Amino acid sequence: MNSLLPGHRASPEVGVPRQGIPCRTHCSDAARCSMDDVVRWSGCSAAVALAMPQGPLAMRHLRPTTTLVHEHQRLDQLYMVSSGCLKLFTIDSSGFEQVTGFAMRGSVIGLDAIGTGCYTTSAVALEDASVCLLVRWSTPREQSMEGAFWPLLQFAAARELQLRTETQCQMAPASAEIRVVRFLLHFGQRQAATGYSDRRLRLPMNRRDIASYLGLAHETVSRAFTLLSREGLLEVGLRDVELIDPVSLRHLAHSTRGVPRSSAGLHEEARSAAGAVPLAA
Amino acid sequence: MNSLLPGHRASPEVGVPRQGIPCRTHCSDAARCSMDDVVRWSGCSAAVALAMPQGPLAMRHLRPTTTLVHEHQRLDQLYMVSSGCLKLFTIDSSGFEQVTGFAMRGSVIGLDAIGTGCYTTSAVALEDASVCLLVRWSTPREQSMEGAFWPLLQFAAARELQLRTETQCQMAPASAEIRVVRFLLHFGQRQAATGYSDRRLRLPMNRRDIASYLGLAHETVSRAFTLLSREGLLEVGLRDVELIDPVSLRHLAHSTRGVPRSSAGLHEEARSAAGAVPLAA
DNA sequence: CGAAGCGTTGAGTCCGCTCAACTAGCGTGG
DNA sequence: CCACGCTAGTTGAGCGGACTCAACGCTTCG
Repeated sequence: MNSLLPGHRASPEVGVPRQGIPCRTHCSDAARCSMDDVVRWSGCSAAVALAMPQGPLAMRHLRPTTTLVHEHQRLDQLYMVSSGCLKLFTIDSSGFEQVTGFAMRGSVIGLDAIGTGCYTTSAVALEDASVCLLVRWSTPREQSMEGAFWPLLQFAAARELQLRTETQCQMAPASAEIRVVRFLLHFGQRQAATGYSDRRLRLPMNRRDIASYLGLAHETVSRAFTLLSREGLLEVGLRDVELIDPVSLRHLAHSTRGVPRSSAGLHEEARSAAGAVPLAA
Repeated sequence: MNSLLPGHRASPEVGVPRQGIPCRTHCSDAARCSMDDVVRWSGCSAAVALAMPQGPLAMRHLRPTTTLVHEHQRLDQLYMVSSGCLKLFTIDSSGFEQVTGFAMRGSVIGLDAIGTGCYTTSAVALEDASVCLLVRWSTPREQSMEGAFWPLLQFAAARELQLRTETQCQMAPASAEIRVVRFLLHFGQRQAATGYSDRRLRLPMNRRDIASYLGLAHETVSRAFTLLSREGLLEVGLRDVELIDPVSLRHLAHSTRGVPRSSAGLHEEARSAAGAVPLAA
């Protein structure tokens, strides 16, 4: 049951990575990255790349469990993830960790710190990862130089805000299985955006991280996995998940809260708008 | 029990506002706003105001239930709220409304649309409100003119991201009463930032909106209100809440999930950091 | 080998949702 | 004028799902 899925692209790397192994196969294509890469990964229009300073960016490679930035630390750099996956989290006043997201290729780390000047979330690598140094923020005199970065940063911030809204919408009112399904589908989309399969997922985080992110107990996440596996919708390994029946999964992810019995709680205008405009999957 | 709190600043306006009444007392100080106001409300440093175009900004007044922007609508304007409160929400695929936030003075509406070019949340006024038109986004040729706005927008986006992180942290793993308490404290802070009392809150949204925002049933929110009222921590009116015992409330908001029994789930480094740096209340 | 962490599974409890009924305020229209 | 409908808010009864606690297998690491 827990056997690794054969043919998975990342299968030779499955399992807890060792600190000693230098780099992983899928890191090789991100050993260096240019400004064009950054703009492309961000999803921004290529036009903004023209105004940006060219040349390769400084890179930083991260071993698993390496902390890139600390919560409450002074903002000095903005990073963009070029490979691997990082866990974003905060420590609440009672000492517990709350996972707030997972950063993958194209995610900018440090955007939330622009306001206060301090990072508000810690970022730690879940696997071998590499980030490129987008902007050095320490010296105010360079702020003029950064002018070309504004569109890119603003775009990244907008995308991040959109992601948060989506997260907020999908997590608040759903059962545990549905949250897990949505998480998997969404994570598959993001993984697909970096060139991997969107059906054979490699989960670099453990169950506890998923549970914290979804606001569930880790036992509940585990139970949801086995339940969905028994239903024939998933095939679950320790660090791999294959989406056996994506159609049913998507249907499950959309059908929540039972059926809307009446129009209570619906805005007529909003409802008509929702009916007219096809929702992005 | 449901009597209005005497002496509340907004008490003469309590109840469902009528469409016919022209403007409310607390709107008068925001009939017009300058770029200095905008920069100040945003919390940005005053230095950026110097580079901005001066002169009064175009304003738009909103009656209750007026929709400022529609989800999926083409981005054409960025607004900043100058008075009143707007509800931000999306309609999910099953037609239900999910409240994603409440915009008050200083909130920029439309930031999340910069990426895709379409608003991702609808914004509707919960009371008489006024917004100023920050940037017209429709014509790309003006993008150069908007250069001075970048720092302001980036700052606002960062603050919004921070707010979302906070929301995400505080909502995921807590009981209903604690969520309500946190919501009230946070809302009081934001209300205090606009010049009102942080102990006598006026809630422009109804219970259902709060419930949707917190991911609860509206009956549960109602029960939490009465419970906290019976405990002597709150005094609850229909649209008013007075925080009788802020100290206990804050204590309640912080003490969640019981006590951390062991160091399970704790990062030592992060824990020490959390211990060293005083958390923002 | 023992210790520690991850993942899974089971048993029991409790919190929050669902459904329902009731009150109060407001607007409409006979 | 009052009846009526609608919405918001509150309260109760019952149930189900998720958490808590516990135990166990497995792997990794010192």
